[in-house]
Amino acid sequence: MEQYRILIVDDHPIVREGLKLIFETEKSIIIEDEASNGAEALALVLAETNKFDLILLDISMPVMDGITFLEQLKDRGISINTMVLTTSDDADDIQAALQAGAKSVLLKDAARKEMIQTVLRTAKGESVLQPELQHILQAKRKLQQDSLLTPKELSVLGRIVKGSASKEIALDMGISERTVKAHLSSIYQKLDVGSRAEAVACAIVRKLVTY
Amino acid sequence: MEQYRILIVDDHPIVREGLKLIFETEKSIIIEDEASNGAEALALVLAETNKFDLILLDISMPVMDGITFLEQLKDRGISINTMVLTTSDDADDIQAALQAGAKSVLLKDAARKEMIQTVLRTAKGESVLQPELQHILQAKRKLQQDSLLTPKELSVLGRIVKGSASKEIALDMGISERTVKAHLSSIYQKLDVGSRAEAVACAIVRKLVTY
DNA sequence: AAATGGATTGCCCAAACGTACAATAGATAG
DNA sequence: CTATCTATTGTACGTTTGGGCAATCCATTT
Repeated sequence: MEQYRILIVDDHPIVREGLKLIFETEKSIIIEDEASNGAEALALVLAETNKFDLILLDISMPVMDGITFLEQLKDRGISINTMVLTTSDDADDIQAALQAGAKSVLLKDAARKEMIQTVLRTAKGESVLQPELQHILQAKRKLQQDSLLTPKELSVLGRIVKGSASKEIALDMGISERTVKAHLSSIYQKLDVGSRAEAVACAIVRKLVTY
Repeated sequence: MEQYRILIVDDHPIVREGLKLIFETEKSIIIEDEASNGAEALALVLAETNKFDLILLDISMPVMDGITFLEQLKDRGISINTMVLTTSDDADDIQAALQAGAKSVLLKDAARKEMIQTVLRTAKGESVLQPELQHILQAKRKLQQDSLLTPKELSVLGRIVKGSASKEIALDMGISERTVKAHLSSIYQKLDVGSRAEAVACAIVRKLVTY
């Protein structure tokens, strides 16, 4: 029987212990090593590139988070199957993980059996994504498309959130005040609002702007 | 040696397993039972009120979250030592937990030793709060005091966030438009902003309004 | 080449906004 | 009791906002 060597990366000792316990029964899974953040994990991987068949990692961690770790792997051209374990069903997190190169994403509250299944399939190179998470991603894409703002509109919106007046924004962006207002009207229509105040609330809640 | 019977409440199997493993070495701690959400836990507690010396629970859980569970206990006049385990160091969560009656609060990334210590001390009736968390709470109180808005001002601010005009707010609240503007001026001064748009951004980021 | 559609801009205007000056009434402090 | 402070409101004024109408320019389509 084939065996898969796994690296566990999570800052919570509880989670690491729990994962070990869960995989104890599965003889084809070997917890080869563990790390408490992305930096430690990167050091382990760099020390011996072919040591692991799968990296099981958390997203939020001190020092270096999971997304940054995945990006580092990509930047260095290291190709290892990676599976992200996350608590949140936040579409942004999931999308960021996949974008950064995660093969699979699994919610931490998944059942023992599903977790083992996903680990094995991902270790073999398969990409696994819970139907639940797929729906969340779809919903997000839909939401974003419905309210898709052009780069200029986003730029204007960002300045609105910071409290700039139309005239200031015009000067800032090198366009006329009337054009700023035109962009604003378009933004209002797309976000289904009728004033700067509402637009700001909408922008922050929908995370259309970085704050 | 005295022994403490503990109820573990967490929706993640991993965490439950991890906790079991951690407390395995400590013979004075007995994992008497476990539940995957507040509702299950409540049923267990109601079935036999004096079964547990300590309830170790997570905040975010499906069906019934930790805060609601604590409030239920309080409403029913049930007094059991409770210890909240949380991932987030969000001041709101911590405050809500303590407000709802949690004896102790501990971050999930605490070391094994600290976790055992905290469990034992809380089971004895002591209240434990990490210095780290105390600082977070202090910082929050300070922030809130610095920008303390009166009830009427908060009411106005809430309507501003929803996009209401001054005239509408005046009608809504049964005061004159001029008074609304006076409140607004005061809000601007306290939040150090100069327009509705900025005020909305500030209010949402500082969580001065429920959205 | 002609047409269609989007982006940009100007002019204009009513409404809303933010604020200064000031008056009134109620509460609190001395 | 008097004085001070706070909350409320009125009048007024300049600025900003949101949007209607229309001209211009540029790119894509036909």
